Amino acid sequence: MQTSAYVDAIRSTPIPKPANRLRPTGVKADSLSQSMDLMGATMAYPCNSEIFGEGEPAEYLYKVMNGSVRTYKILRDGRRQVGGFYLPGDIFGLEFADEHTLSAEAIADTKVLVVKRTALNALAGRDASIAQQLFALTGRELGRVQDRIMLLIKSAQERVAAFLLEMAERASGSDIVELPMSRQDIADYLGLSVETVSRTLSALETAAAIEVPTSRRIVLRNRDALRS
Amino acid sequence: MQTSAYVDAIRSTPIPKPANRLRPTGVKADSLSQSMDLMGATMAYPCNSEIFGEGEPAEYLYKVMNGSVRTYKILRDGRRQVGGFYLPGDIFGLEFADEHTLSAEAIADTKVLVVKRTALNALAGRDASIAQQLFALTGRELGRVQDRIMLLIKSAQERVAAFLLEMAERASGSDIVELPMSRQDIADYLGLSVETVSRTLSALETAAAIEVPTSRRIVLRNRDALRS
DNA sequence: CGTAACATTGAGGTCGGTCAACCCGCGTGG
DNA sequence: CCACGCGGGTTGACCGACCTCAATGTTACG
Repeated sequence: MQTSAYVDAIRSTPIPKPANRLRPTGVKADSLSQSMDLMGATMAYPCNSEIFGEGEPAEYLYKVMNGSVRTYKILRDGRRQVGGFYLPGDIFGLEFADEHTLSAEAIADTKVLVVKRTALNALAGRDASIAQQLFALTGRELGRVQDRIMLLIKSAQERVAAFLLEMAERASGSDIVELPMSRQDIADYLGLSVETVSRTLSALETAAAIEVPTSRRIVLRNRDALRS
Repeated sequence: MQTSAYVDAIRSTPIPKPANRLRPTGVKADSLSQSMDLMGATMAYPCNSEIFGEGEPAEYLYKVMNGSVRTYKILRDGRRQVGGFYLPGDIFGLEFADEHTLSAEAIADTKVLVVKRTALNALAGRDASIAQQLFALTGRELGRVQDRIMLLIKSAQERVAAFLLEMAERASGSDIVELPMSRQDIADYLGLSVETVSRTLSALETAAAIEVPTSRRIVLRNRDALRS
């Protein structure tokens, strides 16, 4: 029953690899996302406003309608680690504790769909495919986080290149990437300094792997070069 | 119902393995582990033998009876990233895809309990608390991985210190830590070189934070110093 | 014992962080 | 209209943490 949905979800979780969370998952095309559309209330957040804070009770699940969101955590030493970026269509706020372990802020003016976890829970009790998708979501999150670990042991060039490829995949799949976040955000995501991110982009540009017409727009010129 | 077990399980997930004494879960204490004991076949692996390989179908769930296990992945550039260490009582091999994304090897001569995922699935369909615990397991795994990300952006000293504290927690809680793994394993786990790990341990020793009577045995002398 | 694997220690190089200057686009107000 | 300030981005100079390479110690095991 719902319980076996657990293992089913694990089994049928499509593709452990990064970045296809925008695509239909194979199972009843994204009934979770659709259900959220029906159940949710949409809220607007201006740029740089907080959506939820670390330590607050995690009562809701969120889906980005437009704009972008970053999650982050401030470390004891004052440094900031950003946990991830969420683009339109992405779901965030899924927690394994009753409190949020990260804070979330709008990167730009953003509209977000908000669904009560209790409501979603109730729905999942009736519809196994919802439970499945919650699991799939978790599985993908786990995969993304594991990929990040692989990234963090690599060089600055590799991190930045991988980041660009990831964003290109997620945003459009095309070669033109519109970055919603600042250099500082990227740096805190990749565990680098702003200066290093900037320098690395410049280096990739002179190596003819990318073009940077404006600071927030990147054109991928040579994906193979980026992959290595 | 079972689905709300999802959230319940997540909520009541205690962080590390010393679960039972830390908190009453309200759930049948560790029924998952117990059920595995009943269902599983035990297998012996000599030191350095492979338990499963990256890319192999993930048919089983494993529980360490004695000895220790490391999971790891070989990167394209030849470097090795170890995903985690598993001590007696720990469960590993839980995957969100059909294939293992990591390889697993015995670090020492090791006995492992092996349970077919299909069997576990069937059981979970009948017993909600099993499903709950599978969820909890996933949640803990996610938490551990996220903690690792925070670690990887810190300095070598911080990584090594945090590693020692983690191992002390998991192994016994006492101040004497028996490390089952080599320096190379630790280095690949923390994203450092062997030499840096070694040097850092020496530095911590001269700083009177630890003692290193033999290379595989560490005595924590000053936990507060390690935490900073 | 003797060998090999593991561990430590030393010397030197490199990548990326820090600090600082500068540029650019934008909004505000004189 | 320009002056100014401000935030974000880029670039340069310098420095330190960590890696690499190499030598030396130490432990495990035949």
